[in-house]
Amino acid sequence: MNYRQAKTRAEILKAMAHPVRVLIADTLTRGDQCVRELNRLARINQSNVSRHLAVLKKAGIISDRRIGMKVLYHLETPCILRAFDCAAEVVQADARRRSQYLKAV
Amino acid sequence: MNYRQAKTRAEILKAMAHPVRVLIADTLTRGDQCVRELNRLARINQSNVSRHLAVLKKAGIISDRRIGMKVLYHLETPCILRAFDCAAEVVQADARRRSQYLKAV
DNA sequence: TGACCTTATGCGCATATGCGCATAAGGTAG
DNA sequence: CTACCTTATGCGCATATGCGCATAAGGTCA
Repeated sequence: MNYRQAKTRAEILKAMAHPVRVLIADTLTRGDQCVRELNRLARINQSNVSRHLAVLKKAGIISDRRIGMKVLYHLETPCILRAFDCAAEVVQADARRRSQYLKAV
Repeated sequence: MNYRQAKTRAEILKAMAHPVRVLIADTLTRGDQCVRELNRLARINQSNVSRHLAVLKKAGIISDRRIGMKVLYHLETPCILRAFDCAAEVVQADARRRSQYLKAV
């Protein structure tokens, strides 16, 4: 893998590497949502939600469309969930190692 | 998913969200390596490589062991690769959409 | 038209990240 | 011991990120 490819991949990962954006992506797996609803669900400042959505959109992870005065956001690449699962796996594997270490000591 | 979980997952993703760390992880899939070798392969400042390795280690993605005066780094959770594949998928899906859009116009 | 709802963004600020340099720390070999 | 190799880290600096506030921009409805 060359630096160029690594950079591209890192940018996608970076776009997801924020708790609010993880929450948003997870919510969108259960259906499209508008900003207001996401902001209500996550109890996060509206401008903040809007900005995080912009980051995900720029990365090509989500798309948007206008319906009346609302803007609906849609998850384009659910494979994101696999990345989440991997993250969970890392955490678990780490916990397992730690407990083994404790047993050994 | 609650904020706590989202934060944990985001931290793992963040640990991988850097071109140098992507390169390092990719290299480690082909076998353990010491810092010097990684620094040579990627042509990146030694102190910088060392710091990136520390980030990956802290996240539980890699582990290290000392052999003589070298420190060998080992990839603990290859599922990371799936996350990389996902990143590549996002890029491709995005490119596909763009070309469809161009056709439509 | 005006009142109202939803979403995006400019601004300023605080904090986090990434980097190279120099150097400390850990280890080997003669 | 000294000379040397490898790795980690303190420091200072530049840039990036994240946030809330206020407000602009886009749209609905009476």
